Amino acid sequence: MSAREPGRVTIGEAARRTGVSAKMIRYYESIGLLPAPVRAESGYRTYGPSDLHTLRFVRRARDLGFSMEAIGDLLALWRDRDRSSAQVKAIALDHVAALRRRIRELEGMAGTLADLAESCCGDDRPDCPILDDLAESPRAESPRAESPPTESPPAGAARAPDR
Amino acid sequence: MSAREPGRVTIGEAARRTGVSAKMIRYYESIGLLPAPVRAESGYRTYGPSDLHTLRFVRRARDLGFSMEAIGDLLALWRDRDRSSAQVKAIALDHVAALRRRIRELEGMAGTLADLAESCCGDDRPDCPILDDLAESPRAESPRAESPPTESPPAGAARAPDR
DNA sequence: GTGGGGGTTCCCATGATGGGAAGGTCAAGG
DNA sequence: CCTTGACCTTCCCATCATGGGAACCCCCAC
Repeated sequence: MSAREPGRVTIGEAARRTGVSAKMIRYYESIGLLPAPVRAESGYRTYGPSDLHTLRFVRRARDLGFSMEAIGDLLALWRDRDRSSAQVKAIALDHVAALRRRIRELEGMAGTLADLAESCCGDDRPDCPILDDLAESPRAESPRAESPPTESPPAGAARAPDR
Repeated sequence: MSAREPGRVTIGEAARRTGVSAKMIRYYESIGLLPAPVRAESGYRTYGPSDLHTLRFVRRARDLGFSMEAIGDLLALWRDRDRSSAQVKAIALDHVAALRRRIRELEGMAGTLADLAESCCGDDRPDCPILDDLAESPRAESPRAESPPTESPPAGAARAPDR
């Protein structure tokens, strides 16, 4: 524990106290999310109480799944005493919507797959509805007539905005 | 439409017919997920019906959220006529479990955030419970106050192997 | 003064995907 | 026959947030 200035700690100590790794603290600084901290004569970064507070803010926002970009916006609003809570709320609600969209996607996958797994007896025999489904070219939610896997007309590939 | 061999198509055509981009087809080949295809004299990759079938298999598996690693396993089982359906089912159920874990995480985030947003009036004034929560250092596990209708502690987002 | 722990910078890797440059190939049309 | 444009090839770079590790410097206690 160096940092002879009162109340200032090194990056490792800041990491320990905020739950943000030293690597990440440097990274956040490098992308401009956090301001460059005061350096000791040695060149060591030193963090004061308000820096630690900011780091905890970032940590909590990450835990809520915000992107770095959104966190940057939130930090700016946090620091801006003239902000309107409407701006903050908008960011939060956008994120809630994004989370719920993602949840619905994942639920679709889990549901389909759970159904398939349920219809698979899971024994020593090779017959497996799961593989059968994966091998069925015409990807569709509802069972559709299938044609032999030997080339059929284009049939337009449905672009799923996945991943 | 080159590929003078009967029924063999170029990578672009394969991409169009399977919904897997040419880039991704090459990438899958490079990581060993797919075998190197027959090359025309020109050096062009050429894909036959069974290759297209495999590509559709991969595409469908991706749509279900399987990792490349899992897809490799599924492909191997698909090709192995001595497989047991239990193996396939195990992979599928593992993935369902992972999806559901992730869904729960996201729901935790969305729930917390939706609550916060609800308690934020979202007007011109700067006071904002959302920012207050983010700035609150002692990250309480379940500040999901309001009234506890029927919900038990949703186990907030601790260190989530997220994103 | 020495050892160990911790700081510094820089590079690399992840997973799955896209973008783009530089150059070879193919088919069609003048 | 030659041009043109679409398409293929390989190779490199970027994403997003994170970790690993090397090479080197610094600080403190013994």
